[in-house]
This record gives sequence, C-alpha cells and structure tokens, in this order.
Amino acid sequence: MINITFPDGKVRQYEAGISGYEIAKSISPRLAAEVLAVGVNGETIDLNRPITADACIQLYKWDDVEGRQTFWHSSSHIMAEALQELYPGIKFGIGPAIENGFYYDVDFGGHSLTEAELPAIEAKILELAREKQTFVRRDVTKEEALKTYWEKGDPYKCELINDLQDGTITFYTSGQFTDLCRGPHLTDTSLIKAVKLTALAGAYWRGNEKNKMLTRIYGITFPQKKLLDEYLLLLEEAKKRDHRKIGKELELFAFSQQVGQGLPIWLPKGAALRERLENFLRQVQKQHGYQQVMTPHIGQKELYVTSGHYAKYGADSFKPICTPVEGEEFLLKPMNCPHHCEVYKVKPHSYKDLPLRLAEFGTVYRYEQSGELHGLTRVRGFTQDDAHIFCRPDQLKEEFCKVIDIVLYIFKTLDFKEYTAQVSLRDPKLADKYIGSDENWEKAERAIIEAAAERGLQTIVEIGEAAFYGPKLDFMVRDAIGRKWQLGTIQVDYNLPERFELEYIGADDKRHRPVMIHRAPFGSMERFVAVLIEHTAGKFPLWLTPEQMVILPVSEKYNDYANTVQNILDKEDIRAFVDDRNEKIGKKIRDNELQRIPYLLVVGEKEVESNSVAVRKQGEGDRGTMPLNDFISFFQGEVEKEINKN
RNA sequence: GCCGAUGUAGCUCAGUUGGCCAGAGCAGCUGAUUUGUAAUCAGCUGGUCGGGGGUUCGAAUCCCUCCAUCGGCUCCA
Repeated sequence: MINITFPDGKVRQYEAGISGYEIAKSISPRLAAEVLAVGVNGETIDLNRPITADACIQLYKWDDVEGRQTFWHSSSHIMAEALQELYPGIKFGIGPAIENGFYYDVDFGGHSLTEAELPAIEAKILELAREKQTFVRRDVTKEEALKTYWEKGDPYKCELINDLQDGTITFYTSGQFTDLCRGPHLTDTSLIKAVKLTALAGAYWRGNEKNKMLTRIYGITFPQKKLLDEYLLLLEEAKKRDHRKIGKELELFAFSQQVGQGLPIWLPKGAALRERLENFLRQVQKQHGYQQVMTPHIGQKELYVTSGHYAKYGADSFKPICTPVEGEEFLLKPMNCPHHCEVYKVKPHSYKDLPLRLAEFGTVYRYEQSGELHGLTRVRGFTQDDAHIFCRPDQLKEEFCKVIDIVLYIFKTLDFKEYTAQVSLRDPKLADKYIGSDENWEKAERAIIEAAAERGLQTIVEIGEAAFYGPKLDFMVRDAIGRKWQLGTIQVDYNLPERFELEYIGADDKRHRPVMIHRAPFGSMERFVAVLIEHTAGKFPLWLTPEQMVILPVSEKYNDYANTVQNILDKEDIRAFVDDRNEKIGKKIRDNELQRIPYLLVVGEKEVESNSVAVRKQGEGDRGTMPLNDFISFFQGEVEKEINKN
C-alpha cells in the first residue's frame, strides 16, 4: 500500500501501482470523467501510468493549466496524424501545447499549405478523435529511436533525439501516428470534441534563422463545442478592441509611409490623451521627490561606447549620424540612461544629496526589424516614461519599494485590477551575456527579491531574462478580456555607475559609488496607450478622455444656448464641444456614441427654458433632464471618484 | 530580415475566366429640411486600382521588382 496525499492535505491509502484515473474514480465517477492528467510530486503524467510510491498528487481538469496543456498536446498529435494521412511523406518538427492551443511545425517538402486546406484537416482531426484512439507510451533506447526516424528520413526528429539522454526517451503512439514525446497525454482522443486551426505561419527550425523554415500550423481544441464558440467570440471581441482599429476610428494616432514605418504620428486627440497621462505621472513623481530633466535626442557615439550599449547593440542599431565637416559621429538616443548619468556628473554629490531621482519623458529610437513592427506596441521611435534613481547602496531596497508603490498606484488608478510581477535574473551559465561583477549581480538580485517580498508582490522568477547590465522586475497586467500585457519595468544597475565613474562623497569623506535604478511604470507612452485602448475598448476614464462630453442642439435654433452651455463648462475645466451640424438629433447621437464620448447633452426648447440639459450616457442611454449646475456637480463628482480610488 | 497573405476614393469594401469612359455605402462639399435620444432627402466632388518595369491589340486583373500593411518566426537596451 502507498500513501497518496491530496492538495487539501488529506491522505488516503491505495495499492501500489494504482493509476491517477483509478484514484479519481475512487473519489467520484464524475471526477474520473473530467480529469485529464495527474500531477505526481509536481510532475504531470498520464492518467493511466502507475503510481508506485507515496506521493502528493493533484488531479488536473480542463480548468487547470496542466489539464489544458495535456489536452492540447494530445491534440497536436492528432493533428499530426491527420496531416500524415492527408499529406504522406511530410516531416515533423515539434508540436507543443501553448498558452492557447497548440501548434505543429511541419516540413511539407515542395507543397505550400494554404488556408483553404485547413477545413479538411479540421474534419480529419475530428474524425480521428472520434475513433477514440488511445495514447500508448513506450520507452525506447536512443539507438532505436534514431533508427526509427532515420528510416523515416526525418532529420528534425533525429536532431532532437541526438540531444537527448539515453534512457529518458519515450514514444507515444495514437492510431497510425507515433511521435517522439515526453508526454503526458490524454487517455484517449474521444474527449476532443471541437477544433479550430487558427493560423498558418512560417517558423524556423529551432527558432534559428539560419535553419530551414517550416510551416507552423496553429490550432486549438475543446472538450465541448460551446467552449470553442466562446473562444471564437473572445477573438472577435479582441478584434473589436484592437488599438490600431480604435486609434484610427477615434483619430488618436496614425502612421505615414512618408514619415516612415514604425514611427507613430500623434493626432490632436491622441496627443491630448497622452499629455494627460504624462501630467498624471509627472504629478505622482513630483510627490515622490523626482525632478524632471530634459536631454537631447542624439548623443555622441562615445557616450554609448562608455555605457557599453555601442558594443552590445551598435551593429543592429540605426547607423550614426555624421557632421558634414568634422565627421563626428552621433547616435539617435536608444535610451536615456547615459544622458542621465551625465546629468549626475555635472556636479559633485554628497551622500546627503542622495537619492537623486531624475525623470524624463525621453523619446528614443531603436531599429526594429520591419516584420516586427506592430501598431503602437512595437515601434521604432517611442517615448519612455523614464527615470533614473541614483542612490546609496543602503538606500537601494527602500527606493526599489517606493518605485513598486508608484507602479501599483498607477495600475489602481487606471483600473488594472489583476497583475503579476516577474523577477528576471541572469543565467549564471551564460556569463558573457552580461557585464559587471558577480558580487554586484548578487547584491542587485537580492535587493529586488527582498523588495518584492516586502511589498507582498506575487512574483515568478525567470532565469536568464535579465538585462545585460542588471536584473529587473517586470509587471504584467491582465486586461478587461483576460489578455496579459507587459507594462512597467524596474531595473537595478551597478554597472553604469561604474562605467561612468559616478561618485558621491560619503560621511566618511571618502568617494563611493552610487547604485542606479532604471524604471518606467508605463514602459513607454506608446505601448501604454495601446494597452489602455485595448483594456477600455476606447472608453477611457473621464479624467483621461480627450472629449468628456458633447452638446447636441436639437436644431440650429438652439445653437446659441449650446454655445452658452459650452462656455460655462469650459470655465469649470470640463472638456466639451458643440455638435452643431445640420443633422437630426438621432444622427448626432449615433455618431457621438460611436466616438465613445462619455456624456451626450441634448438641448432643445425645454432645456433652454429651464436652463438644463438632457443627459445621455454613452452606451447606457437617456438619463433624463437635469439643471445644468446639478449636472456639473454630478459630473465633477464622477471624475473625483475615478482619481481618488486609492 | 525570413515564411505566408494582403494593398482599389479620407474610411469600409464590390469589381466573374484580361475587354465598353473603374463601382457602392459612409465621410466631404452644395442645397432643401429645423429636426427630441443610434443613420432626413437630393445633387456634386473625389481614384494614374501601393510605386516602377514587363507580357498583350488591350492589364485593377498575368509576370518581375520595390514599398507598405497583416499573421507568425527571431530579437528586444
């Protein structure tokens, strides 16, 4: 007998060799029907594999990531089987589960797959799934594995097998398809009830552009048709919220081929929105003791040689700009920190001056490969809400905590309720990727971990994700329809102060080296506005939105009154405009609703007589008539509520 | 940069296998209408069909090339 410990801590006894499925069945038949995989001491395994020793187990269902991953991984095998039947002789790369679904990389030889062929593949997948094929796991020796794929003439699998340790290699077979795979898989395929192949793309074998490009087929499957429909609906919703679409509709920003790709043009309304965001942050930073500075958009090449960026990124950046006569070389500013280091160096510093917090909405330019550009989230010129904090080593943790506070304050004010934080550390095995001493790296990494813990942040730790000059803490938010976006970042840096020979005079009258914190709570104005658009679907909070309300005269006869109302609102600092087009009221309402103006004030004869406005809230309809003064107080109260959430 | 797709008026899109002066709706302009909670009516303007080159009697349509956009890959200070 063995002891099985459940997540709630309860322990039950079973015969050695019992499977996860049987354990589930012993609890309830319903659970047995729903369980997809089992976690044994943290490792996810097939439901039908025997458990031979005492273990802590978790039964994973569709609601668990592990359950879905197993489901999708098995689905990718079924897709491969379908492809193998439909396109004999093709060769397979890898086919993992991903966050939403799965993919398989396939070498179709001379054939180039088109979207028109996908429905037939989908149908085949469902056909195979209905056959209730079981997944059979088999241990193989390296020799046998290589032989199998050598005979099949599959170079990709052979390459994968070559990198594996003998004794750890397994095959899984379902129906006519056998794949090199570590598992786990579903017991059988009958659970797969709905499938959608979502995209076709090229992908280099093993992500290396020197390798051959394979065809990647993305798909997603579900245990119920209903879930697929919901997923497709979510994709529709995401499309509607696309910041590129809304940015165009609301005239927030645009791109021009003449100006250049990846270089956004901010239109008046977008600029107003962005400016308001900047002012908001400026004010928060002022309260936290930051000082604004301004630095040029270019800097001498030497500056970046000193900072180390030139050696690291020079080859893949915009080429230097040269002066016509002297041939001096300048670089477009790829980041603000070197400039801020020079600000620091303008005068000697005492330990009493620190921390020194220098902030700048600094516009930077980075060469991104053309295929990588995307709306406002991936551009070649953008403005960071940047700041650098120069502090004494003993102040580091406290300063780091204060930056976390700012980030969380911003999330709260802008209604990002769910967020996670990622601690990115260096990969000690790849020492040449990083600059700076081990000792400093260790100090910096410790400071971040402690600060995050002190502020009670839920963090995940990623090894090897650090910047080349130091470890960092990145914030990810979840938007209104559940998608994750990376926003703010805080980074500790012992290296630039070293390179720029930054110093302060300590209480001991000796020279010391300050520590630097890089931070950008929004990440960049462009990216943040994009995320905000997708999060709010263009319905911005009142305090931010470019136009807070529109006054709609029922006919031209009431234009004068409408203008009077606008003047009164203007004196109250309320952003309103009059839609005095010669159109029917229904038309004006429709157009302004589509422009997502939060309040629509209809004025006609009744309103003129009673000095009032008929209030309509965007998306919610008529709210009735109220005296203008009452509406103003009401509106100001609403704005107040938004800002004082904290 | 690479793979694949796309590019027709300011916007959203039609344009059959190459064949009459390239179309619609919205937007814009002009006029009529003076309107009460999601599209009033009429007229007009607007396109060298992404740029360039080629095939052809004839190209938005076929071919080449460049550019941009979209979906991925890779990278991200």
